[in-house]
Amino acid sequence: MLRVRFAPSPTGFLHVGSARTFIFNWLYARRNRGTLVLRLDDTDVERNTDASVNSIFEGLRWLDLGWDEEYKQSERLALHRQIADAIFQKGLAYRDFTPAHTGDSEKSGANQTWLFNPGMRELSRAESDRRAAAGESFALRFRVPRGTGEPVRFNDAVYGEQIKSADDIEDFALLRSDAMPTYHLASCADDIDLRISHVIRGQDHLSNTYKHALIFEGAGAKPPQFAHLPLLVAPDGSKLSKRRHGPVVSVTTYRDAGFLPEAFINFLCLLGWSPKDDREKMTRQELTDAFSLEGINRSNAVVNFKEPAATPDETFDPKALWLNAEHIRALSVDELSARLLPVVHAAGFSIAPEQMHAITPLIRERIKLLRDVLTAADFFFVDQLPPYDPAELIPQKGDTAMALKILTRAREVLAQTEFKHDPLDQTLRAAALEMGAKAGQMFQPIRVAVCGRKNAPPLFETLEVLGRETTLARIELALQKIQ
RNA sequence: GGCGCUAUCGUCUAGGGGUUAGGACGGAAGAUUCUCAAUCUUCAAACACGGGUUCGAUUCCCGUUAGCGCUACCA
Repeated sequence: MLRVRFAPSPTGFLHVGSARTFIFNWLYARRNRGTLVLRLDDTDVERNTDASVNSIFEGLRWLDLGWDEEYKQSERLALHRQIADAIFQKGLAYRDFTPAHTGDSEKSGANQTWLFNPGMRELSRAESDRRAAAGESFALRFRVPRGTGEPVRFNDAVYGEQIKSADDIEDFALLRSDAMPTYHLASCADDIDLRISHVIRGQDHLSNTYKHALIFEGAGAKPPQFAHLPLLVAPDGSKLSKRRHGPVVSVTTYRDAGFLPEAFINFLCLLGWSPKDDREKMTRQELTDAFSLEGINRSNAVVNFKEPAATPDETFDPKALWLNAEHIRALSVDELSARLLPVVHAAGFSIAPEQMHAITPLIRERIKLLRDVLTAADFFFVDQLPPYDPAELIPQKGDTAMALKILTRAREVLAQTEFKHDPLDQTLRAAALEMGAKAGQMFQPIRVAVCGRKNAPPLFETLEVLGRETTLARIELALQKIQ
């Protein structure tokens, strides 16, 4: 039975790199009818926060992918200690009574690799037991084979066969002096206990995996299949971090900007993985069907946002924006309308579902993010148009007099025309012809009068949705402005 | 410093001993159109560098350089 896990540590919001790891695990589980375990790796009591736990769940819920089982590492400490003890009893670990380092002072100027603590490593078992019994606190360290030139190895589904001399691996800690397990121990102990068959995680753990191989072996367990994912990095190549890059790395930023979860998932999948057949826009189902560990590449992928962003859109990778637009266009009017409505309501406009439904086809091709509805369809939502420059009412190659004439005539004909696309089309074109104006010259003043700007959806559809009353009132106001 | 991983257009990537090195985003130009979008067409844009191996390397090997990761009683 295939079992994978996503194991975030709740020390910050859910960031895009973690989201991608989750998605890949989900895809792999679904593709192979396996089980996805969500495990909160919360053994770092100092740094864990409830806010972070909430943020992670919030992000995962938005992704709308789900999982099958859920655990908290902090509730499984007995298991971790039991496995640590088993390793210790086999003589594969030793007690280190050296007081814990405070801060990272030991790193300053240190160009010598710390590998182990000879005094403690050689301590006799009797002496070690005596000091422990006397209540002296200690960390438990793995006794990595020394001087034997023995290699530690594991196979990675992405990076291939990995081999390292044990002489280059330090005696890492299993238990801290407060008896709390370290990440390495807790993670492996839980992977063993939860019968995880495949560990799919970020490449920052690739070199840690040698330690994990040692723990699995020490615990007498068969190691899972590992698959490390290339890292997601900022345009300058640095690791994505909250401190340096701010909200651009948080999943909720994408949600709040109006990304569709399916588009966001699609985007993340294309970072470090390829279906190898030139497909870009893919549905959740298509991704599931196409996903395989073989398609994962080995080099880091840049999330191409601008830093700093000159426009709000520059916060996002252009490809993410394009994919979102693609997914938006793939939605039916019903679906898109339903997703747009809460965005409009959240902005404080009260608009009926039927109205939204009528507006949706007019903007579907003009928005990249759901929030763009607020700028693309603003004139549908307000009673009073915000102020605009009356000069905008003047058509191409025309003057004020022409604008005046056109709007006056439009007011006349629109008072009688049926407010449907075809009649509006015929009437306004006829009016243009009769005045010796080009169609475009006729339409622009009306468009500006009604929308408050030159760039807007097609005119007849817009008028149809707006209705006669509003249209005439706005033309009236435009006439006042221009005089 | 030590150990490790990586290196194809600006970005995401396909490819692989002989190719006009393909696609996508973004950019530029044009077509279409009532504006803006959308759509369509075209263009510019890459195998990090140096040695091998080979008839032939962007592809295989080694080195250099660069980037990244690990080197915590963080995860």
